[in-house]
Amino acid sequence: MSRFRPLPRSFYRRPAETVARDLLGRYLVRELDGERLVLRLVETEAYLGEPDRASHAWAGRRTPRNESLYLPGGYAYVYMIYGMHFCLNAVTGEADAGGAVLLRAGEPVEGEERMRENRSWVRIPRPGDLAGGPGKICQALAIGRELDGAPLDQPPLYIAKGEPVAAEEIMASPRIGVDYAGEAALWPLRFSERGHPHVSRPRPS
DNA sequence: CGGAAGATCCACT
DNA sequence: GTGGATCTTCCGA
Repeated sequence: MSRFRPLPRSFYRRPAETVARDLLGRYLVRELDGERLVLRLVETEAYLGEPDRASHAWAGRRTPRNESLYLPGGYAYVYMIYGMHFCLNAVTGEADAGGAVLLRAGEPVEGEERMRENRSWVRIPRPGDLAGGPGKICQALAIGRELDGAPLDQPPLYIAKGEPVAAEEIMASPRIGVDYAGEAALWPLRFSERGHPHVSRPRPS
């Protein structure tokens, strides 16, 4: 019996902000070639769907790229950004609502060697450089578009129970890289474990 | 069909 | 803190 037990899909059928906070401290598990790679999540961002200009589902936008964003909560939404990197989201709420949580940073718990191999072409001066960023998570865990739409309660990719982070230890700050989103760029929907060294840059103030 | 933008990362100063 | 890499995706004409 594994120490890592998947969260049920009902976990995700709540508002994105609620899920984003609740995902801190949980375990992101990736099974790869019979090996298990595990990150403890320390940073997330909520995207609210249609009313959120920073969301890919803003104004109900629907394209081949973001189709899985309209699945019910509990599935992965993986997309390519800047032509180079992938980002992993957990879809939240009801089907067709477009809510999601971007997984931004984690600390290695198991399989760190393999994660370093998966990012071996780059220098990793500080521990937090291994999976301290949404693109880095996908590199470390070898997550690509083939996992877009995959359920998050079973292998090869799932999020497992773990001690959630206490409310007092959660910092809320504006989301990163969404300056184009007008007023929504100021909404405090980025959540991180206070002072944790693996949180991505820029550090929340 | 072309232009422009983008939920980022990395090396360097 | 800054700038360049790099190319898919989307929207307007």
